[in-house]
Amino acid sequence: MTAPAADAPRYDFRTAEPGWQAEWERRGSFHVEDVPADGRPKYYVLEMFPYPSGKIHMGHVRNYTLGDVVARYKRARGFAVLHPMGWDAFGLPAENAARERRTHPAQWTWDNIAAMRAELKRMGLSLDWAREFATCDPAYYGHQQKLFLDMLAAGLVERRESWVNWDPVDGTVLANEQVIDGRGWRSGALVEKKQLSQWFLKITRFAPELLAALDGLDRWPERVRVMQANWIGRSEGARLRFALAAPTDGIDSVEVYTTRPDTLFGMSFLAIAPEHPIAAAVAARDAQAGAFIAECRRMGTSEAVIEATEKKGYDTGLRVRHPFLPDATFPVWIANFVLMEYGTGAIFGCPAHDQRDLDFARKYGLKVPPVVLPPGEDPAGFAIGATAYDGPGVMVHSGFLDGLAAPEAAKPAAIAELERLGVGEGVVNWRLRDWGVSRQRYWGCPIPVIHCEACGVVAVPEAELPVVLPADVSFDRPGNPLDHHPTWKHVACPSCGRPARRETDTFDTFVDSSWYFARYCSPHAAEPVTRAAADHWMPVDQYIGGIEHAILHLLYSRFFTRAMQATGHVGLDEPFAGLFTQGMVTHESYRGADGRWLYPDEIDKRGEQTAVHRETGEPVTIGRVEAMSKSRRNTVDPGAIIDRCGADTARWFILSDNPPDRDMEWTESGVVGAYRFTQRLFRLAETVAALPAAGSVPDSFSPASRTLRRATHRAIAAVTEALESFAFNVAVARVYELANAIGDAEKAPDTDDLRWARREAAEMAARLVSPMMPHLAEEILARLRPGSPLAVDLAWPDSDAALAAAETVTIAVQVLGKLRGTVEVAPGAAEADVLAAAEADPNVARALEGKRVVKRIYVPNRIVNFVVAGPA
RNA sequence: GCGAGAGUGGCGGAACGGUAGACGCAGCCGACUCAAAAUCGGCCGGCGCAAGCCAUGGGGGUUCGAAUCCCCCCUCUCGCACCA
Repeated sequence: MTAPAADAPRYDFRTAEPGWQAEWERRGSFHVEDVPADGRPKYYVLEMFPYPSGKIHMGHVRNYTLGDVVARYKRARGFAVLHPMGWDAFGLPAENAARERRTHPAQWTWDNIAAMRAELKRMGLSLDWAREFATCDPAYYGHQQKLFLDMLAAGLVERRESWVNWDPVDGTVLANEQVIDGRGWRSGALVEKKQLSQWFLKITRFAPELLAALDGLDRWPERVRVMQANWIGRSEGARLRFALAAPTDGIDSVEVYTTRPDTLFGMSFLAIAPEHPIAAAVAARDAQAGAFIAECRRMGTSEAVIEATEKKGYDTGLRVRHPFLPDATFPVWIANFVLMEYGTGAIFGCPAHDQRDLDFARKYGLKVPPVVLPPGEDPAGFAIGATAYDGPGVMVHSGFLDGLAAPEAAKPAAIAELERLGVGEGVVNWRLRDWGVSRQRYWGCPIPVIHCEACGVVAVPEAELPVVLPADVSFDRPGNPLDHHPTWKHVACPSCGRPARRETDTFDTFVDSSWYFARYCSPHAAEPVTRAAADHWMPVDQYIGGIEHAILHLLYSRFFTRAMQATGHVGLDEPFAGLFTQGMVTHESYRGADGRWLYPDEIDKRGEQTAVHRETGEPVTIGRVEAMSKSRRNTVDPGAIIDRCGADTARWFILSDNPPDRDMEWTESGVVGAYRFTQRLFRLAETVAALPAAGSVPDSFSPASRTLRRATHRAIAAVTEALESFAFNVAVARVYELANAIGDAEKAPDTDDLRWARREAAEMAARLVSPMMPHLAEEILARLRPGSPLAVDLAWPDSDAALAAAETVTIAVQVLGKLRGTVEVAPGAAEADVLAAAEADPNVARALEGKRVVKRIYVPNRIVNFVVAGPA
């Protein structure tokens, strides 16, 4: 794009934007107290804080623009708005940079923060920068260590030997939630299974209320609540014990969890997870079993996904007795599709009514006895083919269950019988697992415990917090530098004083982001949160961020808030009253003649469909519109856009393009259009400002003036409504309409009353755009009303309903629901008059000719509909 | 497979059950200009000379009236998924 021409009088954003930013800062316009004394109601606006990668990207621009519109609008509506910003500053990229570039993670991180802060400030966001913090600062993470110790004391933390997901590339453990399709969510490496001693936060203790409280989050997107409910995964079933026909290695029974105890008579086999203790016992004397288990472990969780249908098993030779059929026994298999982490790590296989069990049974030639008869099926002829039947039906071949409806009547009956026999009981099971937070990394918050040979695990005394990361570390070898450090981990046991060892694991960085929103309430406090500040500001009234955090971050934060409530740090359980999830920013992708990806600024577009390389002139293939990513080089640098067009243009385009919860496409023409509008609005206002100043309110207004005032007051009402409902693209459209009306008024004869109306319109236009284009709004207002308060300090304007009301309304006239004409009438005109006018319309009259009107529908100020029948 | 959401001009999208396509982008015509940019004016769903007809993924239904409500189907997006 060419630089804007320099002649015509123009809005000079290059001067105006930094100027207003400095003025807001000088006035402390966006500062609020931890515990405010003024009586304004509070409103807490928060956007998900960024990872300091070094540069802001368009996703940030969209996120922070959306939040800023809300913050500025609420502020104008009289709220004291808390709108903070900080840095999610721990994490692996800093260590990767250290290894690759020989910089220190701290240096790299703080440099990135400085660069990104400068970029964010250029956006003109209404942030209280006095509240800024970074999670890698001991002043932050020391308090996190305190929260952990309090949770430890409250029994919300546990150290456990457990199977973990090991990411061999990152050299670290991943939470189950961080394994995506069997690969590490960050490195993409195939995840292996490994046993380690780990710290766990007991999120499962809150599973019931984390699920139940979702109902109360009525300002959250429905789909996020559904995703969380599925993740928590409550199921009702039974736990029961199968006795081994012949006890082995001191084990005499296998415990199974099932959601379908009603299908127990359809049992064909029992299957256990490869990690199950019985599997280990069998493997100890059966090399083949051991080989099969090893194969499963190598496959990890990933192979199962790659070969979704490939179910494999190994017959242990063991057999179990059926609880309801004392004479029958069933084989025990080790199966690769049974998960040790879910339920009890063992299932009973009912192939007729479970597809996975059926696939397994068919592969190994096991029996498939049906026990649930689908409605309308003949009991004699019913058999299972390639598809298991998991629908409702009537129990058959099931002893005491025969004739009962499955599952609703049969399930409780089966559970009652299990309980009567003392071999099982009804239970509620959860999919959610405890949150493993240990990471074998340097650049994270140290876990504040000490391991002593004599005393075991000892908490670091509070007086010694924070446990600070050592600065002198080397990244010459793989693994955790804290572990390699010559002195750091060697300490005296706080309990007995003998030599002991510091925990060298650090926290999952999701811990850092699970309470930062609370810290913002009192970011400089000597305790994690000042109760009075948190009581005042929490919960976050409007949280805004990407849908990619729908489960992990939001669920952890909900858990952490409950844990902080349990330990007395806050007085509430839900951190985010309102949640808005924005869509991604996308862009066309381009490939050169050699097939390599090209950045948008390396090409020149020639029309919609064609483009050439800017330097070589070679043809460029225009690819799909996709999420901006470095690998596809379809990114646009926000800094460059702000340099060229200004922050207001970038903000305006982002808001105008489409509804904010959908993916938006970043286009050059869209940016240019937005830039043009900043100039147009400025010019319209300048024209008004150049007119002689208007005096007091005129006694009467001409039709042209009334038309303009109507547009003004309708715009106020419409923009207000749109902003309230996150319909920012609609708010933008209403501003365009007002601008068009102001432009129309320039053509009308210049009268005193019209000048007054034009000033009113231009001033309101500036105030209506001020949440969206705050710099331009200030600039216009300062020119229209020198010496007036800043736009940022003005209350949101009210629409005068009388002025907004129409002088005439257009009523659509339908005959049998088809539009045949329109009539202009006064608002609230009498029904008889309107109907008469409608029938008088020539077009309508023609449509009614020769017909009998059987009904006349009249909706005041809206529509008339004549229902006619046959000839008169 | 389960769950959620979405299908409207060339594009992004508007639309309390009441004139479908607001507003913008792109495009076309014109004015201004030596010329261009910028700006301003006009046109802009399809068919039709017109009257009008057809149009909100497809098919039914409710209603005086349906993009909107109900049922069935198709497509797409997102999430979840050996979860027993």
